[in-house]
Amino acid sequence: MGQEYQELSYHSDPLPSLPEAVSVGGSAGIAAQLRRAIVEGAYGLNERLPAERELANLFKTSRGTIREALRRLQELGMVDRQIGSGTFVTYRQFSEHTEIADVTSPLELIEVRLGIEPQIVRLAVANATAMDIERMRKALLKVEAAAGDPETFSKADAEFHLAMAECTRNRLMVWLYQLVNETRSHDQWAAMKESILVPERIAQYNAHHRHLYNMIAKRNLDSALDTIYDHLDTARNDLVGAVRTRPN
Amino acid sequence: MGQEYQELSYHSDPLPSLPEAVSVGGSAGIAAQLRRAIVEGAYGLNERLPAERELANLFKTSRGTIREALRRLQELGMVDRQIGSGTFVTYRQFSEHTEIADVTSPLELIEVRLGIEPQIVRLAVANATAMDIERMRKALLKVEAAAGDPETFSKADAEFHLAMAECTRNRLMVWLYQLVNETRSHDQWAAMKESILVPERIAQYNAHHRHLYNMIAKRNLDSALDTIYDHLDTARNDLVGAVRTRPN
DNA sequence: AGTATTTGGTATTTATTTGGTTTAAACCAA
DNA sequence: TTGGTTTAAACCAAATAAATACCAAATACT
Repeated sequence: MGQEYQELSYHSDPLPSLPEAVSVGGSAGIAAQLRRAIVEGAYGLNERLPAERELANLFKTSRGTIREALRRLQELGMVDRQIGSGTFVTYRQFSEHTEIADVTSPLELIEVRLGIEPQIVRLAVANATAMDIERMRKALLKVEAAAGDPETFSKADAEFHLAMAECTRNRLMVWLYQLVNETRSHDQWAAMKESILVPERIAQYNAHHRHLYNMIAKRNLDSALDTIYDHLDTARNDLVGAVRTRPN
Repeated sequence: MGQEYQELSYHSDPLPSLPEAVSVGGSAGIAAQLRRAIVEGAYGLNERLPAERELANLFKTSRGTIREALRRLQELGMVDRQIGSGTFVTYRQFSEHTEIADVTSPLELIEVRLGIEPQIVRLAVANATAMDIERMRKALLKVEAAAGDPETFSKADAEFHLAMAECTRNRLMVWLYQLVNETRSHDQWAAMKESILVPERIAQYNAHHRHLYNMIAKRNLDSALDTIYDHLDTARNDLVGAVRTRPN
């Protein structure tokens, strides 16, 4: 039972090797073809493969053989299967590994935000129009309404900060902050969200948000700056706490 | 439907597999189509999508399926929905940095640098390694050697500031600063260089550079911060002077 | 100001799709 | 024989899709 896996996993990485040498019949051959189709990008990440019965027709074989082939792909960690839904690709192309978000640590992100966001506050206080303030208010209501769920709160929080960035009326600043936000929303942080975003912490963040909105609307630069520094310091301390293995 | 693939069965040696074209189907496929339409600009920011019942007719499917597809788009943060009003696009299209450079004014650029570079100085003082300092020293010598020609000085100046960014040991910061630098080197500023970068101004900038290098090497944060603010203030004032139509 | 329409939100029921499992029969190579 | 593989058929459980009705918020119209 183990022999066929060696054949698959050994020459696995980039090249299709030569499957014909092994008399490409049966489930092993079908598994090899499907694997090759996936690594070559015929089926992208999270895309659905044809249903088992469909594949059986396509390959002119029985469903049992298809199932055996898919079982091997599943053991290789290339696909995930869900009853009633289908078989989905979990294999990541190598090119998708090189994103900045993947090599950015939470502390690095906070360091960058500590540079950009206070400046955003300064420019927002100086340049925000009534329309900008109104957009910010809507974003504030949205993030406050999302206080119950860490996931939606996280998205709404990003939108609020982006609305604040738009108050600067500086397109380069908005563009840069969008890039920061993209890094921020990368799924690398998913696990951390759960442990950090407890209700009381969300409440504290939202108090910061509301005060930021009020101070920008009132053009109170000093108080707004105090708040954004407080906000980011809190976030930084939370991150350090979240990665700490032992309490102090 | 499977008939066409008969001769492509798995016996054939040369890449027989053509099981493609299943990605579309059900709510997942509809979500993918709508997502593509949005990112390709068919529906712009804040624009309204057709109503659910309309989409159900268009896609020849049930409203429930449409809702499921829209729910996925909402989870991706691409769309926002309001009762009685409709579904609206919240996805912001990224323009390439070449385009961003075209719509960025010199003052906007300085405003962004005023946020980022002081933070770079703080992190550089804290994190720079001996190797980083050495790279910075070489960049300093290069920019000082280029004092004679505004064009080469401008390039060497950008390299010096990038070397400083690399002292932060923060990859996200370096990446962002590279993007800022690209905006900076856009030929939009070519005309301005000639009028601003007179020899005495270059000398002043280089004095800033040398002092920045020394203070970072000596880990003197306060003096380094004073210098970078001085540096950027000088640049801002030069820009305002350059775009001023009448002398004061 | 009040009414009617449109729109997204919710719920329910039924049908279809899809992977998971079992059983039985046939075939092949060691 | 023995063990392994393939084919075939039937059924199960979970997820999705479809059809329908009704609600609530926002908007348009009178």
